[in-house]
Amino acid sequence: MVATALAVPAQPGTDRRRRIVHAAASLIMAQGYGATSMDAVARAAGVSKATLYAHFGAKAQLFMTIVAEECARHGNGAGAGFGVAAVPDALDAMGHAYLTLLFSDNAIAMYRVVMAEAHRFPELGQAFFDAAPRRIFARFGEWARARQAEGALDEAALPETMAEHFFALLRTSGFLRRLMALPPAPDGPEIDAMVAGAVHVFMRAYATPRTGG
Amino acid sequence: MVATALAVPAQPGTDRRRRIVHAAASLIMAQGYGATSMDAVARAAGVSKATLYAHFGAKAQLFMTIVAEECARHGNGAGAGFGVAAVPDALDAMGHAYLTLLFSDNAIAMYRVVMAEAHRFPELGQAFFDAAPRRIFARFGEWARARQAEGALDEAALPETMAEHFFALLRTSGFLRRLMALPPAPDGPEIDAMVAGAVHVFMRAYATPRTGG
DNA sequence: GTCTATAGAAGGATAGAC
DNA sequence: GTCTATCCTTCTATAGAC
Repeated sequence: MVATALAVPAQPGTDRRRRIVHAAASLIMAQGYGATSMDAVARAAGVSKATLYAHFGAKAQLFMTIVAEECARHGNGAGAGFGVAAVPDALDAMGHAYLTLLFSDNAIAMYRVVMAEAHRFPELGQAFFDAAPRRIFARFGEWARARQAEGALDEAALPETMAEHFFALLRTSGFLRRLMALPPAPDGPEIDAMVAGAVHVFMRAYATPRTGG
Repeated sequence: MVATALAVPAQPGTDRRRRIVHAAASLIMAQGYGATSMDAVARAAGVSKATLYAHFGAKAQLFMTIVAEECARHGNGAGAGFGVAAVPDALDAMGHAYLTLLFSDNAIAMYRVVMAEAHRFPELGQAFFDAAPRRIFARFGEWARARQAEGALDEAALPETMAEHFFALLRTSGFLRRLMALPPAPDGPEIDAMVAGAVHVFMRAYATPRTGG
């Protein structure tokens, strides 16, 4: 997934560090934190255990690093659909972007791991929530506020509430099923239907007669 | 929580078995499956480890027993609000029942544990999903179908879709925050607001002019 | 059925050489 | 910075006495 080759060799340790993080991320997202041994990480990264500890000091610190890096990647993927003009089209684009991200193997694995370890690493849940869902909700809230100013969305509603409801409508039981590892994972047509349903309900609840689309 | 005293003493081993299950459930829901040792379970239950293995054979089997018993308890708490006549009042009652259950410490702990271990115990996720969310959705679907027949809910919509949307609207980010152990846990007034918002959106999407309330 | 004691394996972390 | 080899702890599961 992540490129390990660089034009410039840089510090020899930098490449090793990346290999460690990548290997540890794969293992922890696949097996969970507790089930992943530092032995296994060292083996998968092709380094010795002592090197692991030279870089990260402890298993918990390596774990926190991984979550922080994944959070940064997910937070960046939150910006699709905001340029579309018509309200239903924009909702459709944002819904697809959100569900595609949310149902990805990486995102589901992150949710699972963070939920499982949140109370053993208290700052972890907050960091993940602020980096991923909260950022997406905030951007939607700004978008909704602008549409309210145009008269396209009900001005009596709070943008934050509309954001909550839109994304909640997308997290149907398909999200629960995915978190519980129940097959089948939602495919393209099913995601289309989920998005269409959410947009339909949202429009009925919050669109005005002047709404475009 | 669970009564341990019975009028009839029954077999002496039955009481020990209950003590074991109760102790193991508390520990596993508090710390997770991997972090709970059989030593700790034995200590908390006041029995020896050998007794544990005499009853359950292996840690995994004890775990499956606990999940099955919790599922049964949660499935039974799914029937509130169906007797109320007016549609918005019924939705309000069902919403409160659902969120009160969903935000309880036991339910959150169960979601967390099942999600964390679902891919190591494949039948676990299915059992939990069928016993808890699926049963609740099905009952709501029946209720919605009856209201459609009365002309109180849009007959163009599928009852299953309405169930998905109603409960999804209740699982706002408060549910995510709770799963990630982020304080504060939603209190009474906040739950009232969540339910009111969900009912409002649902009514706008699916109510007909003939809807009572 | 229940206990004490222990086997056997695995994991996190470190010492010391290079 | 990196490796090999190892210590110490903790875990699951069992053997054998009562």
